[in-house]
Amino acid sequence: MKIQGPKGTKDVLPSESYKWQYIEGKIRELCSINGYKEVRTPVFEHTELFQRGVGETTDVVQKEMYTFLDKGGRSITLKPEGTAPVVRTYIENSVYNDIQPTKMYYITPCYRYERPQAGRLREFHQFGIEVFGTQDPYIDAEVISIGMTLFESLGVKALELRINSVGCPKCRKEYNAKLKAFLKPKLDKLCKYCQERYETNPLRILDCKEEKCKENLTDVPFMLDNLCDDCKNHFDGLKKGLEIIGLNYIVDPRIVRGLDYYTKTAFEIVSKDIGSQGTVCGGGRYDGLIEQCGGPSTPGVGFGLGLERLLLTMENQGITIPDTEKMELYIAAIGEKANDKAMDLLFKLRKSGIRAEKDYLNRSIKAQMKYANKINAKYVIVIGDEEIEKGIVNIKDMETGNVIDASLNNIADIIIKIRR
RNA sequence: GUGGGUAUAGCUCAGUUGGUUAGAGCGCCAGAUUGUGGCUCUGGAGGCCGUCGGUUCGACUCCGACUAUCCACCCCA
Repeated sequence: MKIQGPKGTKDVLPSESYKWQYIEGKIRELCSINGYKEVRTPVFEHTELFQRGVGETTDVVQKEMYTFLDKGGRSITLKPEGTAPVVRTYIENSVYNDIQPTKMYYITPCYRYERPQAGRLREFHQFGIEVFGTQDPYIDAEVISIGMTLFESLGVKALELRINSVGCPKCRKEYNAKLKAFLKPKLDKLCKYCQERYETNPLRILDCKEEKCKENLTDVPFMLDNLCDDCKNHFDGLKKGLEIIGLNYIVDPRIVRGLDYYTKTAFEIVSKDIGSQGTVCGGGRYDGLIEQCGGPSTPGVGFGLGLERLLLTMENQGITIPDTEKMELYIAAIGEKANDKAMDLLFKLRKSGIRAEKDYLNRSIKAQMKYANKINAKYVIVIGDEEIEKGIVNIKDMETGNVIDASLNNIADIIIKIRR
């Protein structure tokens, strides 16, 4: 019987891991420039953290968590998102006593028990950033810019930045009442899901894709038009911040985030190139979350960005990722004596920092050349009795076919020199 | 959790109204005057036709169940 990987998981094979490394490198570089430091938290947490942090009413907590009892009888959950664990570590380690704001990022696997589809896996990887300790709307703009800049630096095009404000507990309560009053007489004309949403989360009715729902919502009141002064000023500040740094945005009053903790800013970066799960990056502000998790009242803002979705978008846009691990030198050997010499040379060259490879399958010279070509080796040297005797080899440039002479004990210097 | 599609070689897929030796392209391996790659040509390896059961003289082909996978919904990265 053949053992397969669990449903909704995906292997990253050696032939494509360079893509991940490339993207992760870009992320680390970008975060460094912007003053964000990496935080690493466990893959699993006490279930209670997500129940409190993400929200008991959310789908993520109600039906999508990988939860189990460990051998000590504790309820453990594989992290379904990145924010709550970072909040936990911020509180647990009293990071709020350090100089503020705290700017952090993470690259982590996340787990959600769902039916897989295009751009959705049970184990997926998220790049996220969080800023704790400031309410300044300009930091919201900075957070958003990091997502946008990452896409830009990877050559991803045709993304839309959509922003909204979901208000604060104060104005949202009033708005919810207003919304429900508006919807009540139309309730039987809405789709069955929206009729459920009316009770569970009326905000979500706003972004339903059903035509009959859209028709009935033409003059629906939006949260955005019912913000309190504080929230309204904050949203204006965000827009101004985005304009100063030159980021185009679309105000989309229908954006609603599915996690309970969001306040004020909510945004999505959406791709049209990956099927129906178009949100590549989503996030916003969560000013009540840290306090709710047992910390001091501290504002926060951040986003999560799906690396599989990012990769999907790049693939569908035909973006090629450079492979920086190409072999520099292949040493072909003819005969047993030459094979020993090649082994000796190989390890000396590697010590000099040259990416080098030799044959380990006792193949013919022709097969060795083919192999060198296949692995994209930049240079090849062939060692046989003659070369050992004279102490001279040809360094062949596999792209041009040109050869240059080199003394056997001089190869490293020459490669380093022509490497440029 | 709900709905639909698909399951044949490592990969992408053909396979005639059910008929006996299951094919192609790519990839892999080897060779084309024995020490030099890419292009071309030749040959080779590699399939319990997803699993189990049913119909039939006979099933890769028809039917059923199961499993896996893909897409969509709910929701989200």
